[in-house]
Amino acid sequence: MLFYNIIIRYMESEIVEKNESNGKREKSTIVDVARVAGTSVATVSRALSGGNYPVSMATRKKIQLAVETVGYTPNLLGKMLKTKFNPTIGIVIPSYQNPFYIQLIHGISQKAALLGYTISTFSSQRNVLFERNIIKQLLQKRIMGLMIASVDDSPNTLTQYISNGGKVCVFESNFKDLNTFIVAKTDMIESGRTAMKHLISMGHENIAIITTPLSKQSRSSTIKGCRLAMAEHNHEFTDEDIIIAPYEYEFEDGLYEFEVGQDLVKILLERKKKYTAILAVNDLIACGIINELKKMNIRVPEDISVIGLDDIPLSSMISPALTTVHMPSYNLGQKACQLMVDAMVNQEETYGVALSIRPELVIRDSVKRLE
Amino acid sequence: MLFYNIIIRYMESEIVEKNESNGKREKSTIVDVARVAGTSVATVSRALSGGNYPVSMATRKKIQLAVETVGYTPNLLGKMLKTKFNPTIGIVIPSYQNPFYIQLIHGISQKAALLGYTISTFSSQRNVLFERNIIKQLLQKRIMGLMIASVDDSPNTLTQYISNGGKVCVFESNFKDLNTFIVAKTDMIESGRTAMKHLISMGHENIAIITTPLSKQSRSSTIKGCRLAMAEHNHEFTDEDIIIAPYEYEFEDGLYEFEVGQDLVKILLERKKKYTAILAVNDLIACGIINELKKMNIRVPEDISVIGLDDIPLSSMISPALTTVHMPSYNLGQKACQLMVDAMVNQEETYGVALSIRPELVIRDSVKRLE
DNA sequence: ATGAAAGCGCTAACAC
DNA sequence: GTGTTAGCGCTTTCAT
Repeated sequence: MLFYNIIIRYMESEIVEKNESNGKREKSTIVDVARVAGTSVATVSRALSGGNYPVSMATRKKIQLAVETVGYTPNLLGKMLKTKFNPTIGIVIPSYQNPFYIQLIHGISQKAALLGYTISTFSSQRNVLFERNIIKQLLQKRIMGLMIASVDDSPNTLTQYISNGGKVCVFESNFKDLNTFIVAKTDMIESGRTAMKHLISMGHENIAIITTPLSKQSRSSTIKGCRLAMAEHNHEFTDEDIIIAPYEYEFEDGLYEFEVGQDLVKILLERKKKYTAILAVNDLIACGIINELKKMNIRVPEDISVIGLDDIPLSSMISPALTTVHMPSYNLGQKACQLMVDAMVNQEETYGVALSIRPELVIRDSVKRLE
Repeated sequence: MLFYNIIIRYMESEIVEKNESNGKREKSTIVDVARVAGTSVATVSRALSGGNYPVSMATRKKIQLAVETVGYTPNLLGKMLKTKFNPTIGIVIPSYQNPFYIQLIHGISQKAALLGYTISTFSSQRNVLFERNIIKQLLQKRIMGLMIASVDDSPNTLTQYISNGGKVCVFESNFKDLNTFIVAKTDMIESGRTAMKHLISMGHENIAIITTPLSKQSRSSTIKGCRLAMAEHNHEFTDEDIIIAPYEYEFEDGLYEFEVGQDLVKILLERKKKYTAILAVNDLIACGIINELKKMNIRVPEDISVIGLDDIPLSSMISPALTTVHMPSYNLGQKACQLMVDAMVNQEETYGVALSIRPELVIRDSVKRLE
């Protein structure tokens, strides 16, 4: 009898005409469901998405059936407009080429899925204007959670985002971090120090650093860490020992840093001072260095040792496999995402939450112990 | 006098209370702008987002000023709900680890930006359930354009998406492509053939193929192309010459295929038949092969030649630099995006639009000419 | 446990 | 050129 009723209702409903009439099929709405189920829209809403508002089992069943017969897909746009809540997190990274960010996204996405949030990722392609535009778009879509590795020199866009009610988590930035951000960074000072200490512990004293420009905060932190390690061991270390690339640029193919390594190691070898080890501020540079040394028939690590920073997949693929410092980006992403969601639900202001992840040394084959 | 008027209006408006009152700042809406500008909401809408509907210059100015004083940010949710149009394209790829997809995204995003569309990318992590869930989410957000490299064995989710009014462009799939999709693929048969022909033209006859399982359509197409080339030159080629990995798996770090190369080349060398060249179905496998050969002190290309397929950045970083076949994924992304947007604006059904991009041989140092 | 109705912010007839 | 108004699909008081 109940079943009969439903059949009747189904036949009565306009669903057929609705889906086949004027070419442009209309998607069915909560109203259609209500009509077919023979309830009010309010009840449908409560049954379908209301938290634990009481709806009788009988009506729940009817509604479920109605949903299927009319082929209902909820329209999140309506819901968001009404509730003023958008459970999605925008992620902005400078480039998809960098494995560090990829791992980061991976960590975030795992956690977000667990918490019922959706992520939406964008690449600024290291373009400040693009970055600002992406953030504007997020704001317009009322995506109020933003996790970003910023290439902007000014925090203005972000503070504006926050003053519009958004929450932001910063992974990387060139500006001074404000205490309205969640700051989640790997400890670059510590990672530079770790790498340097390893070289020292392997008996090296004459160490050169090869780096891209120090304009980025993370770069200078790394160098600071290196200096620290040298000082701790009373080894001499001057600006002379740092070779800095003259320019910064992002190739589409992500080869820029590799080439920096290739170019700068040549310059290094022409110096009068003889080094036994090279520290590269990231793995891609280190790989470029090793590649170039090979071409020159200089053996790694027999003739010279090389250590990197990052631990990208490539590092274990080359030979000799690169000794480096692992950045736990996956972990960082997970933890940061949790903080983000917390901030989004308890709408209170976030004051200088900081998350710092310690790097780990991974020993492979590119550093030799000196006698 | 005009200026004075505006000041007055500004002071009269509730904007101040609105932004400072009950903690939760209310975002200003088109209504606020209209009030401050002293016009109707319709006019504001027309001035701000209406195409070329006539609005006098004077009111335009007033509105612009009002926008700034109230700090108005349009709410796209409202707009989309009303217009039933969401100018964003969802992109779903199996993994962020694969440079091919990254380039593809890059191409899409460039074109999309040009056309005023936003892209939103997701990784299915080669998980069918994730993939389906992402598509469901897109539907709920009324994102009616989807560009996907699918890992699903069934096209059901996609056809359902289409029957809900969505447009889909398929880059890769294991199912038979329906003529309701835009199909944009690189010509895998041609690429396999190109690689093989190069080896043949360099004097090789005894060629082995190393590959991951052939379950994926693209893989078997590649092999088909290889066979074709051998047949064209009347060279013998049997299933014996193909070494297939026993399993398929995606590591988080994207190292799976590299390891396949390492493992399978060992098996290859134990065979009685002696090969002068190896064709790897992708570059990552080829890099693994070269890496392993080096460990065994077998020289590439002097002792054995290796050719890959894809042209990923890594290929030019290793030594010897890998000879391979370039997949114009950036290009493919651009063209496909254009087709996608076309499909989204002219809402007519898309019937079997197909886009096939021809690969190009890239000669580097891993193939030797045989005397 | 259910329903009626008032909007969320926006656009698009339809009037003038 | 401008204004009025009726929704888009949904949630959520406030009744009952």
